[in-house]
Amino acid sequence: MSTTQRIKGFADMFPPESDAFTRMENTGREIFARYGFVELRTPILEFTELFQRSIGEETDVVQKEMYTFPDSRGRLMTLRPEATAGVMRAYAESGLAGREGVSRLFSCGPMFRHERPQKGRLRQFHQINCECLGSASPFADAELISMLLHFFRALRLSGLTLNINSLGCAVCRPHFREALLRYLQSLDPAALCEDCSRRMHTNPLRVLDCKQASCRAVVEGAPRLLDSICPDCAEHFSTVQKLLDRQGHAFALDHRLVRGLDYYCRTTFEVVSSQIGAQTAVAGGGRYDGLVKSLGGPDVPGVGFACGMERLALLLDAPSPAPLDFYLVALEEEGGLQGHALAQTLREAGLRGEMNFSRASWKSLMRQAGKSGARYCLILGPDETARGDIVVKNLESGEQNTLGQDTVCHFLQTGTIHD
RNA sequence: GCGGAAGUAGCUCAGUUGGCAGAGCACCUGGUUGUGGCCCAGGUGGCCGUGGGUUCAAAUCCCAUCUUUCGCCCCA
Repeated sequence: MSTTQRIKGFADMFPPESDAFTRMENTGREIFARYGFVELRTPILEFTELFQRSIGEETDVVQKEMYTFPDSRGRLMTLRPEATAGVMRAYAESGLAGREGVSRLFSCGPMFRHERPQKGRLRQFHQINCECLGSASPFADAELISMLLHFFRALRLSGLTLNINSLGCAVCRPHFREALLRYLQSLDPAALCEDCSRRMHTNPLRVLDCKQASCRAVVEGAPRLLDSICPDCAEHFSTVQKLLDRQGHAFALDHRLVRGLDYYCRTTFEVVSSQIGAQTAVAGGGRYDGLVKSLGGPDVPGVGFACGMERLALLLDAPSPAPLDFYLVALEEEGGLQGHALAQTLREAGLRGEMNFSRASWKSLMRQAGKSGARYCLILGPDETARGDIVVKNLESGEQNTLGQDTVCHFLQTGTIHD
């Protein structure tokens, strides 16, 4: 195996995918700013302990998916598997958490999870994250979800479905968990699939999410979260739904929607697409009221989402790149000298263009010009350089004119010869 | 971590009783002394993923390995 090759699950990104990423980031920045979000950039590397404490020791992410290794002093470091923990850490550490008010934070960048790659899943992948900290109000939940849908609309995406659920809080969830466990244990042990028999003990809520037909049948008869959450949680969830309704957002209640990270409580949601392979979730998030406190910060509530950029990119139509304004064909030494200076002048005037570096034949250079997709070919041969002229050829129509070099810029900008 | 499929030219892929390495597209040159696209003619380009094995002979059969890909688990 060559050492000069990509690491498995780590991708190089060329256009159009790299263009799609730029577009997602720019669109996100613009939309989120309308809601008062500011950009936060946090480090990619954090102490392992941060993720263990925030995501949860028992989760798959922490148990088997993190890139963890010791630094030179033997402290365990981890490449972040998700963004929220780092954002919380920065929030608490900066002192923002101690101040009054609500903080709305947007961030994006690479995350790392050591999993088997497949469609829509890489070991280095990218997320756009938004976190709204400092408010326990259902208005915060609804605003965040509305903003996410706004973002998707701005990217002209369709065919997406919003699912929501409530997981209850620290008070009512344990009761539900026990009720569910009692129900599962009362069943014939063969009723559940192998995974769920195991999950029943590690994280019984995940059984609700199993895709196996047998388990789904079992789940139909199981107690439901929404029937057992406490009045405060029910009120909160009801308000979130009311707010989404008033804005005309369609959503589906999904009582099986259980997120895999321990810190979620109350509202959870995800946006799914059926067009991106087996991994259907494009974005997911929820409320995580105890998280900052569990990291040693003040008791500040929060709600946030993560949006998978690779998965989003699968849904974006490839934007056709803007064509070059000119391709300059320079012949012989003097053509190269004059052309180099002219091309620079044109670019500084805002035009986009390339020129040939090599001294090839006419035919070859004209072919280069044609392939470049430029609107105009500018030709500087011996005849033109001697007179200070330049040939301007419209590559689409084939029409061409000879102009003075000092008028080309105006022509390319306006399409007319006279000023 | 577990399972299926696949690795042959820059790209998409043909290539079985085991017998000289192929096509289309792309690229280069010419047909046209200084004019691209269409057309015509010619040309460059391959350790057939890698390492072993079987054989007179392996792209082809066997083993291992790496990579990609689609799923499972889980997540964005």
